[in-house]
Amino acid sequence: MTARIFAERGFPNTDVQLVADEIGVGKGTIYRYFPTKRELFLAAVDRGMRRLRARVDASVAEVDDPLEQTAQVVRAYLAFFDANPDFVELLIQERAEFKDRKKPTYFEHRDANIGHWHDLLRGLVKAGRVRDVPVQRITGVLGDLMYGTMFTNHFAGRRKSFEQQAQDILDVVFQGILSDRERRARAADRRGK
Amino acid sequence: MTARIFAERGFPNTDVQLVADEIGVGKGTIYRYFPTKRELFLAAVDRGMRRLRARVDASVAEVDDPLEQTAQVVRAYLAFFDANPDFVELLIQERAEFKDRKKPTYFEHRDANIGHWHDLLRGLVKAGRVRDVPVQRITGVLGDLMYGTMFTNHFAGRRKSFEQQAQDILDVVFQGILSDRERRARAADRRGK
Amino acid sequence: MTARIFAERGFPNTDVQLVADEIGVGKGTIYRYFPTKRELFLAAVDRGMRRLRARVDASVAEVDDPLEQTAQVVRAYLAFFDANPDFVELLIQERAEFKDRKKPTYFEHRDANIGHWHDLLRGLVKAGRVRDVPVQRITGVLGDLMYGTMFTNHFAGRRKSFEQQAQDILDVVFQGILSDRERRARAADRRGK
Amino acid sequence: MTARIFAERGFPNTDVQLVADEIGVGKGTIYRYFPTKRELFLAAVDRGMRRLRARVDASVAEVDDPLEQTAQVVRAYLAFFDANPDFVELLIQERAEFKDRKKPTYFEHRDANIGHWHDLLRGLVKAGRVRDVPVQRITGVLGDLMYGTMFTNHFAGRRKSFEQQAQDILDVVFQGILSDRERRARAADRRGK
DNA sequence: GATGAATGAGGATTCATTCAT
DNA sequence: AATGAATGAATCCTCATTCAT
Repeated sequence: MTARIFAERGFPNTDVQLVADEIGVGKGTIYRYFPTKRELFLAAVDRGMRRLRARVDASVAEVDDPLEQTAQVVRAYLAFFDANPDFVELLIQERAEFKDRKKPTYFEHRDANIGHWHDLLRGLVKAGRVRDVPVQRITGVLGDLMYGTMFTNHFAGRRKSFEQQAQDILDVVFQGILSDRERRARAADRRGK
Repeated sequence: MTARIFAERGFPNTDVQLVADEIGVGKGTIYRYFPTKRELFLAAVDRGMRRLRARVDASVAEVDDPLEQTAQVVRAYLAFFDANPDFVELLIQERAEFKDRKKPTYFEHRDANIGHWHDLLRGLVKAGRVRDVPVQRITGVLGDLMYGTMFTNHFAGRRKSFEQQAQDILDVVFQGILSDRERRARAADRRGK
Repeated sequence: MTARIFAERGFPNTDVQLVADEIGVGKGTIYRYFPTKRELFLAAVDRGMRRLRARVDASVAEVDDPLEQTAQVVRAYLAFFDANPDFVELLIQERAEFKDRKKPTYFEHRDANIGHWHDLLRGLVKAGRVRDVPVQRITGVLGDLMYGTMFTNHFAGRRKSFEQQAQDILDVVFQGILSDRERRARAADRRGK
Repeated sequence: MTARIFAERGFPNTDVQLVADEIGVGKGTIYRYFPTKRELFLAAVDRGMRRLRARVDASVAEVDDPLEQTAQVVRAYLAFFDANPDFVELLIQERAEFKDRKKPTYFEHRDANIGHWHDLLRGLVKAGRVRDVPVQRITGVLGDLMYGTMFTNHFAGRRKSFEQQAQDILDVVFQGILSDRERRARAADRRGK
C-alpha cells in the first residue's frame, strides 16, 4: 500500500498526508510508528526485499539439482519484479534520495545471501559440471545481469515474457555465445601461448 | 560541471543558485538558457550519453575483428562510467524524478545504436564464430549485463578494476559457465529428446 | 484587519507573511483557510460589501417615507465609505489585479439589490411625487453618482463632511440645477416643437 | 500603443520587454527615454488625460450657449472614454499601484480646468438660467457623476449608448427627479419653516 | 544613440513535523 | 493511543534595471 503510493508518485511528490489518507489513519498516527518520512519509506523498501528473498528461497526449494536451483533463482527473481514493479521503483527512489545511506537495501539483502550460492557453485565445480573459474565471477556476473534486466524491463518496457527472458539469460550464461569451432580455436590458442 | 553538482547533491537538493555559483554566473543567466531546472538537468544527462557513445565508438574503431569489437564495447562502457561516476548518478536521478518522460535518455541513446550491432553479430553467426541464436538474445543479455554492472559498481562499490570486470563478463558470456562435460551431456540430452 | 493591510500596501506589495504576522498566526495557517493570496483578498472584499449592504439596509429601515428612504441610502453609503476608506482601496485593487473575474464584487452586490429600488421608485412615480421617467434612469444616474463620489472622496481628498455631500447630491438630483424660469422655458419649448 | 498593453495586462503583468517588443525597439532604448517602468506608465496616463482635455475643449468650442456647453462636456467626456477604454483601465491601475503619488493624474487635470467652469456657471446663475446655489456644488456633483459613470460603464459593461447616457444624466441633473407637485410642496415647506 | 545579455532581489506556495486535545 | 490544526523553513522562477559593446 505504502509502496504503491511512493512508487506511483515518487518520494518527493508523495505527501505523508497522502499515505495517511490511503491507509485511513491520521497523519499524526504515521508519526507514532515512523520517526520520519524517510523511515516510512525505507521500511517499505525493506519489506519488499524480504518478500523477494522469501519468494526466491521458496522457488529454489522446489528443485533438488543444484544447477537447476541456479536457474530457479533467475526465474523467481524476474517473476517477482514482474509481479511487483512498484519495488523496482522504490529501489530507484531509494538510491536517488538517500545517497548517503551506507549501502542500499537491495545490496544488503543480496550480500546476506551470497555465501550460500558460493558454496553451491563450488560443489558444482567440484562435481565437474561447471567450469573451474572463481565462483565470485559467476555470482557477480549473474547478479549484475539480473539486476540490469530488472531495471531495463521496468524502464524501457519488457518485450518478452519473463520466462522467455530467464531462458535467454540461462542459455547465454550456461552455454556462452561462441560457436564450438571458435571455442576450440580459442582453447588451442590458449594452449599455444 | 553541472553534472557534478547534480550528482553530488541529487536533483531535489540542488539549488539552481548553486549551479550558477559554481559556473560563476547569475541565477537569471541560467534561466536565459534553460527554461526550467528540469531542462538544465536533462541537458546534462544528454551530454553525458553523447559522450558515452563517442567514447564507445572511438574504442570500437581501434580494432578490426568483429568479435574483438564486441569486447571493446564492454571495456569502453565500463571504463567510461568508471571515469564518470557522476553520469551513473544522473541516470538514476532522471528516472526517479521524471518517471513521466516517455523514455529515459539512456535508452534513447541505446536504441539508436542497436541496429549496427545486430548486423555485426549476424555476420559472426554466418562466419560460424558465434552460435546460431537470435542476435537480439545476445545484445539483450549483454546490454542488461553491462547496465546492471554499471549500477552495481556505483551503488555497492566496485571490488575489482573495470578491466578485470570486463574480462570476467566476456569470459562468462563468450564461454558460458558449464564444463565441457556438462555441455556435452546437455547436447546429448537435447538430441535424445 | 486583513482589509487594512491590503488597503495600506496594495495587493502586490502585501506579503502574505505580513497578514499572518498581523493576525498573529503562521503563514501556513492562512493557506489552510484560503487556497491562494487572491482568495484571501477577495474574501476581504466580499466581507466589506456585505457590511456595506447591512449598513445601508439598517439605515433605510429607520424611516418610512420612500423618498426619504432614497435619501437615506445616499447618506448611509457615503457614511460607510467615509468610516471605512480601506474598502474603497480594496475595490480599486480588485479591479486592477483581477480584471478577468467575471464581475467585480461591488457590482455583484449592487445588482442583487437593484430590483427593490426600482419598485420603490415606481411607487413614487405612481404617487405623483417623482417625475414619470424610466426608473432605471434614476437608479443608474444616482448609482453612478454615489460610486463616483466615493472614489473622488478617496482619491482627491474630501473637502466637505459626508453629510454635507449627501445634501448636495440630493439637492441636485431632487431639484435639478435649472432655474424655474429656464425650466418653464424648456417645457414650453418642448411643447412648441 | 503603450497604453493598450498596460491596459490589457495590467501594470504588474506587463513586462517592459513586452512594451519594447510591441513598439519594435530594444528594451534598453525604453530606458533611455524613461528612467523607470513607473514613469513609462505615468507618461501614458498623462498623454491620455491631455487627449481627453483636448477632445472636451474642442467639443465645447462647437457651441455658444453656456448651458449647452455644459451638456457638451458630458457628451464629449463619455464619448472619449467610450472610444478609449484603455485609459479607464490606466486610471485604475495608476491608483492601485501608486497610492503614494500626491494626486492622481486625472484629478490634476480636472483641477487645472475647474475655474473656467465655475465662471461659466456663475454667469448662468446671474442670467437666471441656473438656480442660485454654490457653483462648486454643481461642478462637484456633475464631476463625480461623470467619473462614476465612466467607471461603471467600464467595469459593469454599459447597457446603453453613451449619447443616451449623456441625455439621461443631463435630464436628471438639469430637471431633477421630483415631480412639479412634490417640488412645490417642498418649496412651500421650506417657506413655512 | 541603440541594444540585449546578465543580474539577483523578491515572493507565493508547499509540506514535514510538532503537540495540544 | 490517535488526531489534525498550526507552523515556517525552504525553493523555483520572474523581471526591472544595468552596462558593455
